[in-house]
Amino acid sequence: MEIRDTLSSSLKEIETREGKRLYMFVCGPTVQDDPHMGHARTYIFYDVLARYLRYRGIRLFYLMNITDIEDHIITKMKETGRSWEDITATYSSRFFDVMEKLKIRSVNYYAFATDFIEEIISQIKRLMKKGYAYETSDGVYYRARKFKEYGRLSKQNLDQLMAGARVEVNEEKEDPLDFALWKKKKEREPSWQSPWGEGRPGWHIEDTAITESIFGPNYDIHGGAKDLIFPHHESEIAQMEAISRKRPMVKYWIHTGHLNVDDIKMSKSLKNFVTVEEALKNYWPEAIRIMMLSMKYNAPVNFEEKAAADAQGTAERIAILQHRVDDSPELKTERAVEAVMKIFAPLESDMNTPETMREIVSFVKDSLAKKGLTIQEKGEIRYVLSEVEKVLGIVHTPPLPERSLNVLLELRNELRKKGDFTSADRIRESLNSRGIKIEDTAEGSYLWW
RNA sequence: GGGUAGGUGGCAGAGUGGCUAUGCACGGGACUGCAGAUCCCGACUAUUGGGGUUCGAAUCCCCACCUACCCUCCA
Repeated sequence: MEIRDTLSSSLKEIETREGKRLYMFVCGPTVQDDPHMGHARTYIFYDVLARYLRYRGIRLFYLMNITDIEDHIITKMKETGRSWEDITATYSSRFFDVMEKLKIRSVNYYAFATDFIEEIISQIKRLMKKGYAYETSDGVYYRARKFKEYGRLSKQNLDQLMAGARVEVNEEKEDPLDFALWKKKKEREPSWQSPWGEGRPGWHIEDTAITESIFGPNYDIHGGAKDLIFPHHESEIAQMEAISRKRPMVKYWIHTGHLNVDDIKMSKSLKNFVTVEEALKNYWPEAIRIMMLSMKYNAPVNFEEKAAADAQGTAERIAILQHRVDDSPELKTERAVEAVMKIFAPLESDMNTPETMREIVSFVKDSLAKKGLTIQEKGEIRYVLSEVEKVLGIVHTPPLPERSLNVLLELRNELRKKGDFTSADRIRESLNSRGIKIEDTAEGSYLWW
């Protein structure tokens, strides 16, 4: 399959290592606030990428870092008076909770930055030895211009870049472009021992220390959202390649587009942050996944009520189809396999999930239109939906209704037969208020949510 | 100022040289006690502007205009 690589800005065929192995690293969150829809957008895409690569038989190791020490966390400490441990424990557990709710379970290992302090220090030492780093009164910095490829990933001309309104307070730095590898401790900040005194790591070095420890100096896919290209990923390349001299650090750089809210960039200053928990109050996880997958991964996604409601409708239609066929065992026939291939084919060209969604919607529509499905047809549809679920995670399966609910449903049907619609409607309303929908069909009624 | 990605019907959004997606919204109908959901039929029928290449362009090339994002912490 082909994927667009940011560094070469061209499509590249994905090649695996020996034994069909592939190493992927994706930049995780800084655990200092509730996960928002931007996180959902990014991590849903990489989840589907990981699922699809594995579906194709690739033995993927998917690694994600968790930034648990960083300026924002310190700001949060000062604002709230809470301890570092308290903040990072709270928000990392919320992050994992949200990932689980969104059916993102493809990550093999979450690496917390502070578990890699030794490796970080080792990398900084090596950079100093090679002349890429220098110490000042407040930290250790990387000599960006010494690495001649700096700017290649983001296609930035370093001198033009300088024209931007770059506010630099630090007079000790040799060049405003230089970035921190180690920050020396200030009053009441969490800190670790190092050859440069107590302090904490810079942001960019966390990731290269983690990936070097787990994957070595070279690996295959590095993902993240677009805003990380500069300076974060640019600096990662500078660090790792300066240390190892083994190029390229990664073979495929993938960057996802942002999430806008009502066409406006989501930002703290505009107070238009939508958390995942808020969105989940109104929409199924499957609907959120569908919404994200309805646009190409590198384009911006707009989160607005209409788009979300559309996605919810699609998710419900898939769920209705699933309900119609779940009394038959899966049946893998040639016809079913062909249908699956048709659905996944667009993923081969740069993960064209919108096209795949279109194929699914059209498959679901055709299947719903068929009256009186045979056992075989049901089994085939079930097989297709199950494959779709494996890769995309968009088939909503309602939990089995409790006995008491079924009793209510039967009672309502009896009331309907008798013509007591007032009481029947009261039951429907009561169930609706609990988020449970009643589906009256020609073959009878059932509950779902 | 530099960079990246784009400009497709009322809206959202695919399609990379010929067969003009799909969804939502809209009109009519079926089913239903009703509502919702589902299904059927229908109408509208687009490719930012201007040049060029071609038998033929939304699709390739050039110019112009416009938009979003990045260059500052950010998924």
